[in-house]
This record gives sequence, C-alpha cells and structure tokens, in this order.
Amino acid sequence: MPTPAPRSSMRERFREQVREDVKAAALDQLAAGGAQAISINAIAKHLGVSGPALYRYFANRDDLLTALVIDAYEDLHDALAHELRAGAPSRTPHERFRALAHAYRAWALAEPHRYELLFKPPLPGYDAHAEPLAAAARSLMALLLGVLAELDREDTPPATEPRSGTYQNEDVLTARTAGASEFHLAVAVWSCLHGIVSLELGGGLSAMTIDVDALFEHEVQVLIERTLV
Amino acid sequence: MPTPAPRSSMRERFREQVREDVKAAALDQLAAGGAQAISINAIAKHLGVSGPALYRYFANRDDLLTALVIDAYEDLHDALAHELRAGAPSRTPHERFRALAHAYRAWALAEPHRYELLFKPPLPGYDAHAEPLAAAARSLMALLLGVLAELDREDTPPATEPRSGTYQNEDVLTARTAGASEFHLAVAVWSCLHGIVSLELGGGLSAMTIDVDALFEHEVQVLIERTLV
DNA sequence: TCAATTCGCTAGAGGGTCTAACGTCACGAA
DNA sequence: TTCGTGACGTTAGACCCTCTAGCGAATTGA
Repeated sequence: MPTPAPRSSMRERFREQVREDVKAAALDQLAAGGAQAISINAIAKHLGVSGPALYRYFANRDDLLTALVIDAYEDLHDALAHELRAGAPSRTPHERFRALAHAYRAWALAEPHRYELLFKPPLPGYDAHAEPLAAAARSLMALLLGVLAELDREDTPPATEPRSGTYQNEDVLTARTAGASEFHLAVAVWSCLHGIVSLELGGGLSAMTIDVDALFEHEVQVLIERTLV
Repeated sequence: MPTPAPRSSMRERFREQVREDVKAAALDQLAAGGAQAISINAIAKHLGVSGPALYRYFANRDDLLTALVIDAYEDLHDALAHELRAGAPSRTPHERFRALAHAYRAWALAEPHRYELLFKPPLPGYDAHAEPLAAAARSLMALLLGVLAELDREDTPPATEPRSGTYQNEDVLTARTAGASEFHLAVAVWSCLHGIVSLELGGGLSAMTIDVDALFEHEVQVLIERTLV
C-alpha cells in the first residue's frame, strides 16, 4: 500500500511534474535569451513531445510566463527571508537591513532576466493575472516592513516579535492602514533599491564607468540614516 | 529653383520621410500594445506598401527599435530641457530641481511604453547599438548634473553659467573625472526617481493603494534636503 | 541617352502561437 | 472484468511574424 489515500492522484502528480519540467526548460531559455526567447514550441521539442501537447498544461504562453513570475517572486522572497534568518541573531537592525538590501541586489544580479520579468509592466492584458501576483508582491513588502520596523525602534533584535521580524502576508494591509508613514517609507526604500538595481541591469550605469558596488553601499547607508531622523 | 543645391537629394528626402512614417506607425503600435506589438509587417500594411519593402529603410526589427529608443531619449531630454527653460528665471534651484523631477515623472506617465523602452535591458545583442545610445543617456545625465550643480552651491540662478545650467554632452565626462561625488549623487538621484517611476509603471505600487503623487513629492523633498548636508 | 542605383514587388524559407479533430491509453465504477 | 469517460499526445492546418532572394520598373546623375 504505497499510496493508501492518493490525495494527489497519479495523474495530478504527473501533471505537476510536467509543469515543473516545462518551467525548468523555460527558465533555461529565459536565462539564455530573455523573456522573448521563451518558446512553447522549443520547450516541447526539448522535452521530446511535440508542439501543442504542452497546451494541456498551460493555457497559453502568457499563462506560462505568469507561472514563472510567481515562482520568481517566491524565490526572491525565500532568498531574502533566508538571508534574514541565516545571520547571527546578534546582528543589529542596521546589519540586518544592510544584509537584506545586498541580498536583494545579489539576487537580481544573479538572475537578471527573472528580475526583469518581475518588474516589467504587463501591459497588454494586465488585469488577467493580477490577483496571485499582487499577493506575491505583498509578501515581499511584508519582509521589508518587518526589517524597517526593527530599524525604527532601535532595540536589540526581536524576541518579542511574532515571527522574528517578518510580517505575514495579511499584516501588510493592517500595517498599511495603521502606520501609513511606515508603509510610505518601505515603498520609498524599495523604490530606491529597485532604481539602482534596475538601472544597473539596464546598462544605464555601466555605460558610464561607475563603481556600482560603492554607490549601492553608500545609498544603503543613506537609507539607514534616514530612518533614524 | 526650389532646390538649387539639393544637398539632401530628392531620394534622401523621401527616404527620410518614409523612415519617419514608419517610426510614427511604430509609435502607434507601441502605445497600443507595447514593444512586442511592433510589427514590421503590420506597419507596412498600414502604410499601403507590402511586407519586405520596409527592409530598404530599416535593416531589421531591432534597427527600428533602436531608432525609437534614440528618439525617445531625445524627446525626454527635450521635455526636461524645455521645463527648465520655461519657468520664470527667478526660480530657486530647489524649484528648478522639483520641476525637473516632476517633468521626468510626467513624461514617463504620459508615454509609459516609451519609458519602458528606454530602460529595458537590451539583453540579446546588447553591444550592437551601444554607441549612439550611450550618448543619448549621457545627454540626459548632463541635464541632471547641471541642476544638481546649482543646488549644491546655493546661489540664485546661473547668469554665469555657460548655458543656463545645462552641461553639454562632453562635459559629463569631465564632470565625472573632476567631481566624482557630484556624479555619484546624480546617479543616486536618478536611480531614486527611476525607481519610483518604474515601480509605478510596473503596477507594483498601484497594487497596494498608495498615493503615488504624495510619495513622489515627498521623495523629491528628501532628495533636495540631502544635497544640502 | 544610358548605365547605375534604388525601389517595391512576389515567392518562399523558417519560425512562432494556437485550434481542431483524431487515436490511444489509464482510470474508476458497475 | 468490462466498459464508458476523460485526459493525453498526435498530426494538420490557419494565421501570424521576420527576413532573404530574385525580379522588373522607375529614378537618378553623367
């Protein structure tokens, strides 16, 4: 009795497996040639099946792209959360914030195409997949809000926090209605980080010989000092 | 004798006219459906010619896209320069900077697809059109450096400036080698502006109910105060 | 007037998304 | 065990796209 209660039936397991395979192949194409290089046809050929077979698993190309975006959100969130959890618990809120910022940039530089995928305006039919996508973005925001909250009150690390300084998804909304200023600050911080990373990826900075490492480090410092006013 | 010395021969004039028509049609498609919606075939059909005729005027689709990017850079630059030149000469450097920042955001919001075009990483063959593109970017940077220079020394408006507070293209390089800190500040400011605008266009901000106007205004104020430290 | 160049055309290769219609096979219930 | 149901993968094909090759016609400059 290997599967006494196959809650996920054999079919569903296989289906999920194929979806994962397709996404993996799509990620390869993404890394190789950008979002435009992702081709359902080519993925099918690479998987040994032919053409329209994959439309059993993804409604269309946009559906596949959306799945990649959600995965990327989760991956970025996990990377940042891991970075927060990994360091020594004796780190000051400053150090935790710096670690978060650098982990953010590091993820973006390591997977530029996926980062681009995250923040590229989904212009044509942008109302389609807005729901689960907004949730993923909120999850990221929650992380930032947690660290900023620590930064704000200058205690030593949490220990009284519900979850070691990370908001849960729903808390973002409550935090927004409660302390709008905190929320504004978080958005501002995120905007600044994203601005540098985005320009860096776009090549706008590399065109002028600039030490982006130093620039980023300096801006992080400015952001930290700004929270202490 | 309408054209006694046709320095631009009849052919070249016509050729340039067609190129402009093609770019205009491409801009319509860009505004309607994003960069991905730009199709040489559709443009040709819209212009009444058929298919490959346009390849006499643009080497390929990327060539057309590059032309659009350069035009967009120039348009944005002109819009900002006009904004700087338009206001009353009695404006303080603060006001000039605020005007510049708001004009930047206004242009991006008015033509989101063109703005996206400017800063989207050209990943596949990005070394191709790097030369004229970098020049256009530098031109933008020069504008920002000029206003920041005014902000730095808190005099009343220029009158001793070479060109009313705008650097010329070459001056960017000299300014970089001379005052690296000014250059870093300019990049940081630009990054922050671009970060907010980019997130706003991407929908990351609109997902959470935020008063982006107020946020932007506040961030501009923070940037101004930062230059006075 | 006469070459040279440029233009626009059609034909076509090669790629893509996506739909339609058709066997085939596994599953689950009678 | 048998049988209907539904999911699967297939091919065929419509319809888009980019881009090349080769053709005849028109314009240009000498």
